[in-house]
Amino acid sequence: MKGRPVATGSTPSSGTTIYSVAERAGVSIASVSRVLQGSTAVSEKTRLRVLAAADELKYVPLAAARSLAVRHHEAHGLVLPELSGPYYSELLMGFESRAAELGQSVVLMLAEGKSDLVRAVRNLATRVDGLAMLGSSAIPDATVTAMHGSKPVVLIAGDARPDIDTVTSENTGSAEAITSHVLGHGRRRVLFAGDPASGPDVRDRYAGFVAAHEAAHLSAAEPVRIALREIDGRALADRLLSGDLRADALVCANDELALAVMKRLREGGQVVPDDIAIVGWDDVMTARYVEPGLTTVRQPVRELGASAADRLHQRITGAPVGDGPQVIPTSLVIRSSCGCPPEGVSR
Amino acid sequence: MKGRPVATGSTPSSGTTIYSVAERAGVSIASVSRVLQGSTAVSEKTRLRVLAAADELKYVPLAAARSLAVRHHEAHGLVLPELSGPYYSELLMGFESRAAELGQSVVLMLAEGKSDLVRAVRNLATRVDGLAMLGSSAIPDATVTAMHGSKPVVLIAGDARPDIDTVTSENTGSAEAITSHVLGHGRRRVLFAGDPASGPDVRDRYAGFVAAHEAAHLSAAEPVRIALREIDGRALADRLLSGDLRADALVCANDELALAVMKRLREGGQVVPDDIAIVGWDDVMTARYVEPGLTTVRQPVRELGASAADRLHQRITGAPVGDGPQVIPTSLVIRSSCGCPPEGVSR
DNA sequence: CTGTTAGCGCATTCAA
DNA sequence: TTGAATGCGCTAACAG
Repeated sequence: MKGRPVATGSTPSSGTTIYSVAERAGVSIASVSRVLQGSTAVSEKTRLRVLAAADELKYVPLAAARSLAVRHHEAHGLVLPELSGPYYSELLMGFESRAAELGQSVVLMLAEGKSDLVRAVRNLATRVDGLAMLGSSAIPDATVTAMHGSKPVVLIAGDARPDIDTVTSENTGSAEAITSHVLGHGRRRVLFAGDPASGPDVRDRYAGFVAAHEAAHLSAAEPVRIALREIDGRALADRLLSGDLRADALVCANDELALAVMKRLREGGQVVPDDIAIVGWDDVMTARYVEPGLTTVRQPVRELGASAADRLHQRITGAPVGDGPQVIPTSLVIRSSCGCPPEGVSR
Repeated sequence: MKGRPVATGSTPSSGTTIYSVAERAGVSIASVSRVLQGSTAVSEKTRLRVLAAADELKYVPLAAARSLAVRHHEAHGLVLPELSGPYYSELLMGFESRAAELGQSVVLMLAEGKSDLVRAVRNLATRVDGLAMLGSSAIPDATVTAMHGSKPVVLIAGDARPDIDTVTSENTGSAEAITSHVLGHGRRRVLFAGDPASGPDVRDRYAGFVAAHEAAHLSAAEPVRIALREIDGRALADRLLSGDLRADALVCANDELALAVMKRLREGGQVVPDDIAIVGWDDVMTARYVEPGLTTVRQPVRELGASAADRLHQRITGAPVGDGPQVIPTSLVIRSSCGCPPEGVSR
């Protein structure tokens, strides 16, 4: 026989269980559960009594106990490489916001610094109903595959795989557009900065870069394979300055890189865009503060995050889910680093 | 009598319980639990059998079940206002990183958009062992107080309260230093932009602003009470431009504001720092890209987050904890927006 | 409409 | 050293 826990009237607000409120309301725990779940009909009288008791005791069901009983967690897992720059933050905000609307908690995990990612993710999986992961070299496919099958998984900005849900923002088309724009300014020695192997995003952007050249019957240069951080940008600028690399335009895989290159180049006496045009990707805050304003591609990152949460929830609940990979459109933000005349209102 | 769950050999990797591995290893669930917890001594033989079985089945204990049994969650809760700008992201990275080192998951909640924050936080509390919250107007004291007593709580960048653990970065002293620096350039009509009522951070910075004036036997102006976003900065610049407000120096409560003001002012024909000096707070990326470089205060935000996680864990585990509020030092970053000559190397 | 009861999966005491 | 049994707090049948 199950011993009913002692009703500890001493503990302030914690330690109050369903038994406490049941006792306080003079009903069974089943009734308490009922009114709180709103499942079965309950007499208005007991309903009120329970509500009052629960309120006075500030009762909130223990998540773990509830999870164990209902066999799900009401939580979404999110795995991101890290959080520097506005991209991941925006993504996270969109994700958290939508998850909250859906009544789901979000437990976050950053890949950075984890020696055994697969183990960590597997552990995370034991406390959530599904996982959203960002596709990148920091979160290899193996990790995704390892989880797939045991819990719903949605891949953000990753490779479209027939077996896995994917939400991503448009890359190739925008990359082709921005590259064509640069080409339209008459630039002919244009370089792509970024490593296509670092992740699907960069790879697809380079693909667009190539496509734009093909459309113009030009041959695209090999990518300058570097990481997307400030330090890499400075190094690249130095190569340009020293003549080791030659170009009249630079399509960077993200703004951080573009900004760093631009700054160093100007310090080195080059003038942008006259000597060399530079464009980026992301439309970070700095992009509109620098001189000249950075031409770039804006992604609705927040929406991306929200979509991921949505999709994940659909998979978890078994709701009917849309077809193939979901891709969110991006938009070109033309400022003057590409060679266009400065706008009066740069915003 | 308790019915042993059927061993579902069908389900790929999920659905494997302690019963599965027990059966596979030919031992009782107690033994399985023992070797996995490393609690009691177990014969090397069964130990190996269990480990093998667990490995083959990729068994990971269900968090909820474990939590219920051990009566804690192995998870830290973190409540932040939102995530825009580098500040919160850095904080979050520091927090997550340290929490992970301590073997704790982190469940994140953003205050932004939550209509009933107290309810949301209370709910969050049911799935974590303790909460770290950022002190700000978005997360009022009432919220903190509501949780205090039921679970360990640490306040980040909040008011030092004798009853609550607090970790914060130094504000008043740095504010006094940067203000004195500006005063040292001979500026006499210096304004403080930011609302001291918006949170302890801004309040303390304004206090430092006042202190610097007092030290120089000057009287400090009332704060210009505005929010810290770009749009507010533009509005402030317009007031300066129109002559509605008059100043030869501006101490802004954060960089976003300072940057926005500076940009607008320059568009309006003013020259910084000649006509007006401007300094900020945070040292965001843009601060070193603009012309002139923004003089500001750098905070070790990441460390702040890590400290919060540490402190929280100490409280949860009942470890001996250091004395009063923990404050982390900041540093002045002098560039040229304050009136100092531009450095050759602005980094 | 309401109370009783059987698990959810795991850690842990108690015997053996 | 091991297995059987109990209970963590809660939901969901199942009887009344």
